[in-house]
Amino acid sequence: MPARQRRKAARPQELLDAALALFVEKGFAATRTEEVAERAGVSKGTLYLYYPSKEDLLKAVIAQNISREIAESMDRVLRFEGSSAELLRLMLREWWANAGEASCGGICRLMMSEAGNFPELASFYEAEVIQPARSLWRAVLERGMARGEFRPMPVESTIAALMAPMLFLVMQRHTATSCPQLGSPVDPAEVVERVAELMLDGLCRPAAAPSDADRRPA
Amino acid sequence: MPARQRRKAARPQELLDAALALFVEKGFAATRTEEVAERAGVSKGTLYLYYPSKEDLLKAVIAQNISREIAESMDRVLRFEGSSAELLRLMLREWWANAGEASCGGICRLMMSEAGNFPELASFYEAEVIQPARSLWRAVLERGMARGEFRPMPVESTIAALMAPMLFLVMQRHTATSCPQLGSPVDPAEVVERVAELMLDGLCRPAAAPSDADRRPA
Amino acid sequence: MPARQRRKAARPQELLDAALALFVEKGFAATRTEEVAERAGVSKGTLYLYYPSKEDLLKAVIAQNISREIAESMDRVLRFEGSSAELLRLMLREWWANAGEASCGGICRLMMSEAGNFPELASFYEAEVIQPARSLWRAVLERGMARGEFRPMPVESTIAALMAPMLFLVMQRHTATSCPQLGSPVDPAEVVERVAELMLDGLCRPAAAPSDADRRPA
Amino acid sequence: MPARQRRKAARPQELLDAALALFVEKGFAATRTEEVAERAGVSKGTLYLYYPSKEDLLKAVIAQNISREIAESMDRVLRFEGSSAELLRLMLREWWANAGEASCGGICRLMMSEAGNFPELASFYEAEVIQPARSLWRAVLERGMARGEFRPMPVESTIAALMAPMLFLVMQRHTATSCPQLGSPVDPAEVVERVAELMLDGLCRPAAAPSDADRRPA
DNA sequence: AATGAATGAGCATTCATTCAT
DNA sequence: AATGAATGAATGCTCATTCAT
Repeated sequence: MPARQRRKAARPQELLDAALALFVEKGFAATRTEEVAERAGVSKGTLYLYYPSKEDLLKAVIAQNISREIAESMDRVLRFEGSSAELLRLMLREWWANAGEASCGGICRLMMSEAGNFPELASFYEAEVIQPARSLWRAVLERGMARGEFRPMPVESTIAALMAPMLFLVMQRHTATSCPQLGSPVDPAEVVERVAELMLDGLCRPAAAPSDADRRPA
Repeated sequence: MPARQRRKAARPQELLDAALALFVEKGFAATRTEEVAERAGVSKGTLYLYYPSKEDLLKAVIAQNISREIAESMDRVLRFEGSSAELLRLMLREWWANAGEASCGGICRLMMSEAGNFPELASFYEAEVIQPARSLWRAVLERGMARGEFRPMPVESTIAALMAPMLFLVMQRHTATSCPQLGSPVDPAEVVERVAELMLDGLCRPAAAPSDADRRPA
Repeated sequence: MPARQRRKAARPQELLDAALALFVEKGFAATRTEEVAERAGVSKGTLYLYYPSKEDLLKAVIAQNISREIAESMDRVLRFEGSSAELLRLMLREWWANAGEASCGGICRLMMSEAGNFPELASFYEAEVIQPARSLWRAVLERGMARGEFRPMPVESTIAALMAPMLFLVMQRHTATSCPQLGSPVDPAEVVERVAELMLDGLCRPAAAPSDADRRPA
Repeated sequence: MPARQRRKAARPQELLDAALALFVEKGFAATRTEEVAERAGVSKGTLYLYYPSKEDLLKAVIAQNISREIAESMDRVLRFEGSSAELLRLMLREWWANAGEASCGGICRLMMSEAGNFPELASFYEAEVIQPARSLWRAVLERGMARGEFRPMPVESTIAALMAPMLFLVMQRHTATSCPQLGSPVDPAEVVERVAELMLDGLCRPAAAPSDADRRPA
């Protein structure tokens, strides 16, 4: 494969990466297409060869990063074999490690900001990301209840209660990149642990005696 | 007082209200100053009679809707006399009722989106909103520990764990206005209750036996 | 006459003075009507009570300062009784002292800059200022020739040769007010003397011998 | 070289020409950037591809038309070999032919009008135009004195006395383009000759007979 | 007569998008 | 495929002018 071909094949991805970074850093409106092209090492015109408009570029950015990171990283979780408390703790950590560390936080923030202007995108996001994520959490909670590890609970509101802090942390992390003042004063990974700890207390059966064993495993 | 004067006195507020609504609905960049003026029932020029630039308008919007709502609505909480668990539950509800129902969610979203482009604004927000809010939560947690109601805990990360879901819900609520797809499938008020329930389990001392009393007040 | 009346009577002049100062200092386009009003101690609206537009204000400014200063100050000159050389030297000094020291330089600059945009004004200026001034110089030159003091000469081009440096100095002086860099490095009054000296040499008959009398009057 | 490239290479000059013509004709403030672009045969946006702002455009206009014309056209003069009187007469004619016929008059008028609003520009002009021009005249006067052709004289004020009429004529010429009323009633070239004639009488040693020695004692 | 709040046409500037090369 | 010069619609902001009080 000649170099030219290799370059060409890589172009769309390079453009998406550049766009993701800039959209997340400066917001959609404040990012100029020329900047995106420049960062991807091509000219302005080339960008339009691959994506017909700035809005379409945003759609592609979201579409790609959505399916890839979230769904895939969560998949592993389902093959888990330990206690449901452990599983849930793992999920929270995974979420942070994958969604948080990578671009997903920026995507969330983008969606939060731009969804109103791109309803079509919002629907896509809802179907491709929100729904799958909710299903995943639902599976975990139901597994916990089925195995008698979790108390009976209102599932949907619990899902929301679990996702909310994680989504916020993940957004905050990416805001902090371009605006340190708004970052968390404590390490977000610690906050994730704290959320897990607090939530699990409420989720788990009081357990005969001091079930703290699985609540705070060394 | 002549009608002219009455109009003039009301103008700044009318403009702020219009700006708040539009900034929150469409984002800062996507809102045209002319729209703001139109919505306030004045002409483009009049807007500039009161606020020297679009950015200053944003600052004024934030300054007004922030310090007021948060600080004041939280104030009530401090005079509370019941158990710390009840106090915390009250705070969560208050936050939702005040910050959530009103404009604050939109402001949060705005800050999340625009902070990177307006560092000065971000600092202002951090000092005027984030810090006070954190102090308030800190006071509650310390009250709970001092009275032996809450277990010892890492305070700062707990604050973050409590604020995160609330901030997300509040942002989500306002996103949902312009984009129903991204709204919560369950009533956010219920999610607040669920967060309270789950968190309190983790915060409170196991309590002799059935501490369920304050966990699920009829 | 009540105070109110007195104020009212003085208004037009106060406005003209303020306008002259600002037009001359900043140029016509760069001067805002509000500034003029403010400087005159009235409100913006009041200005329009007296002058229907900014352009009309400029016309009034020019019209007033034109007739007043130039014509009148030159008038004195005609009653002069000494030698024509002395008369011409006096005229140059008068011009500088009156036109130069006062506002006339600014008016010249204004006309030079704005004439193209206000042809009507230019005609007025030509008729009211340029023509009379030229007539005055013509009278002096002809007096000098008639009395045998000046050599025969092409009158019109001599007039232009005399007026040109004076007009430039007078404009320069007013430019220097707002822009010291463009001022003359030597005292303009000295330059006027030097112009007089040089020109008179060319104007006067070689005069057998003692023409020095009127060239350097004690 | 492809046509596109040829166009691009020519653009800056085309834009400067258009800007010069319009600024000179209508003044800086009264000229719209769109007009400049239109006159250069491009769109509004293209102008900003080459010059980042209207003010920068003005700077470029001045920078280009100034140093070039003045310095270069005057250069020829220095290689002159005849009498100093002839040299001075030549300079005056050159000035008129070059500075006068070309754009310089308009630039002078522009500077006179706008200098106050662009101090930085004024300094540039002073250093690049005024100073060099003065140096040139100084060189001529000193040559004349050194060769015994000119009488001893106060050099600086003489320079000013020589430049003043020339600058005025040159400005007037360009005013006349857009406003014939203010033009000179006699051909400016004739006025230049007359200025030369008058001034030279004052500059040159009386030569032949009449003992001027006592007329201007050192 | 005087005010100053309100207006809106006008203009500099930006930037997504196009297209000749 | 790739470029980057060119475009022009869009928008923030200004300021001469109006008019209700």
